[in-house]
Amino acid sequence: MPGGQDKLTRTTVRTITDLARLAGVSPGTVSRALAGKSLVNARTREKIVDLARTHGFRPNQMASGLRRQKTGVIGVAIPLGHDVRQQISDSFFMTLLGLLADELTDKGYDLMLRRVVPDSDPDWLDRFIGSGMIDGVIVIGQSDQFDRIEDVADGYRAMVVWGNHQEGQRHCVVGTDNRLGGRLAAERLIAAGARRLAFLGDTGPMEFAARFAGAQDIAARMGLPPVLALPTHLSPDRASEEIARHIAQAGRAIDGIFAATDTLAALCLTQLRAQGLRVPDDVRLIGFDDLPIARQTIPALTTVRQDIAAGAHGLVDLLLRRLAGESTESLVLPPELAIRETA
Amino acid sequence: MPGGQDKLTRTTVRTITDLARLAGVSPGTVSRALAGKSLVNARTREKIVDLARTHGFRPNQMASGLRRQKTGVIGVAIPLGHDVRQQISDSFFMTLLGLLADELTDKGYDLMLRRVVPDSDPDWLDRFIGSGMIDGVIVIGQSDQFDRIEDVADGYRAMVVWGNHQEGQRHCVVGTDNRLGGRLAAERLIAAGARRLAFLGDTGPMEFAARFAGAQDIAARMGLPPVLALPTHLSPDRASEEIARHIAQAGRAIDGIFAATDTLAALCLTQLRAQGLRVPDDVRLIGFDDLPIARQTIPALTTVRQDIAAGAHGLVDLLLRRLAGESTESLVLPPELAIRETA
DNA sequence: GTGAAAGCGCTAACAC
DNA sequence: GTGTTAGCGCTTTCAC
Repeated sequence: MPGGQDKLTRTTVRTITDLARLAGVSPGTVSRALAGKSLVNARTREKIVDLARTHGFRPNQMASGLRRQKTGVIGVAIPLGHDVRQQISDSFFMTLLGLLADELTDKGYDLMLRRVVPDSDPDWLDRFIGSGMIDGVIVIGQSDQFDRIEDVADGYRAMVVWGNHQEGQRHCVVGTDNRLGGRLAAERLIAAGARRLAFLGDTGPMEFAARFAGAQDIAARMGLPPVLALPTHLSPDRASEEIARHIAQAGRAIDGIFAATDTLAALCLTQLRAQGLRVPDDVRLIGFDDLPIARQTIPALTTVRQDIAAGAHGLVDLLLRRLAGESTESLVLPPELAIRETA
Repeated sequence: MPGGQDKLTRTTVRTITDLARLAGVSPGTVSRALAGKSLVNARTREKIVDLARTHGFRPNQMASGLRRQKTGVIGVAIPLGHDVRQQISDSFFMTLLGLLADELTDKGYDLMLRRVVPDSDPDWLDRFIGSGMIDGVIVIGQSDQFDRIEDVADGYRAMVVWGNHQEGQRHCVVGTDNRLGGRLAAERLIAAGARRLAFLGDTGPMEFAARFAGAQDIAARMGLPPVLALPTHLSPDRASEEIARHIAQAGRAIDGIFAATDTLAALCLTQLRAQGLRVPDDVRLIGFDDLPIARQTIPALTTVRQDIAAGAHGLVDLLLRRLAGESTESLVLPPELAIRETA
């Protein structure tokens, strides 16, 4: 191979201008050729594309983004309000995140993940949006940030939130009908023979509050005593202790437990067993989410299924529509009972 | 409030230049003031910072990144080689991802997540690196991409990989000593009375292959028959079927099962039970990872613990050092036996 | 301590 | 079809 050519081949080509020089055309043409957009002579294009490949050149997305005023990146924020630690490792959110990554990749977007602690950074949402790094944002879980999200929603359209839907809210939300889910759960517990119901989990977060409220609806309608709230944290270690205490105290006074999540339900199952209560004979138990673990407990967990895949799809679909200028309604997904062995 | 001032207050300030105009200084000064770096008159700085706050201004990170040739973003790639689906929802990787997000946030970096399917995009790593969007990359899991990662490692230093360490490899890796973990597992099974061992899971991925090899080491050393490989997929549904079949076929010919992950072990436990085999009396069982589920099965799962938090910390620490120009050794973490009830 | 000016790498008018 | 030019919003010399 002649020296000159060899040297050319070895030239590092970092910019579109380098490539243009090699191809003997102008940077503009290279840009057009690589973008595959406007008309470029087929031969020229081929030559440029070839050259780009052999040199492993890819256009700098930062520069392109700056110029075009769009980044090709969607931000995904997970606010950790109620229960700072552990929430991000919560299986449900993690599964949703995985599916979101899939959906966004499919649509040609990258995903920028940001875990935020609103208490120590009240400005989290504006900062994320204002960073200039993202074309839109998906917020996973309203946590205790409902109002802050509402505030932002008026001035920023490229946002969709996973969470609970509230009459008249201004931000676009995708989520399960938690209240209905709560009703289904309570109905199932009652159908399985329970009369004195309890709700296991923190009722602070809106989603959980709605699940709790749904259960109360049914208890009231059936003339049963109000559902007892048994608050816990979300982190497995603390929750286990708290559940043990709850069962020790309230144990025989209740015969049906609606756990806010499957994770909590699984923990609860272990504790019930440890304290000699049989499930479902002494106590009926129902979870929420229908995570893989629900099939793996013994006895297998009856639960209220959320369609996570549909949720992820909906979040991305709505966001892209909003980016395209459409205005969109919120999407409320129906929960579904998955009846197994615990209720 | 006088009209003029009102108008000023309402002016949208999107750029540093807008802000400069308001403050009556030059863009350069605003930049300096906001960056908090070089010397700016305290009064001027205060005024600028105030103005920025009241107008909710934040500098555009794309522009800043372009100019400074660094983005403040670390890419996290999850290659899905062996078993395309489900791997991203694999609890272990997800937990690691959550912890990585924490660590990176702490260090002031953002995290860009990319799920890649090497089979359909052989160029995934170069593309990610060459995108200009990230300052460095963390690869979670070598999958079947060991060689490709090796190829890249020579020319790109800002990369750290979670995975298995191989003598003489060129890329910087953080991971558990899987072979040692395999040895611990086999030793434990044998100590619990097993003599005919099996390894449950795909032995294709390097991590798993090393675990398997570790178990073989011990079987050989103890003069036992070779460890039987019972391949499965990672997705719970397929795995369950496959496990059921394995047990039906090999069931009584083996008395100790080393599962490649806790998830598989939990599934296995269910199937063993379904087929009337008692654990640990008929069959001893040991998992790998020590995920939360290991404590929740009945009986609770004996397993080999990986220190995920240390892993996440190590990955970020090493990557930042490499970014700073240091050259770093790989980090091999010791696994630890968590003895519970299944072996 | 601050302003002016150049330019990061790319794209999109606008010429020709 | 292709080249030229003018920025996208920011940082950073270099003057003063």
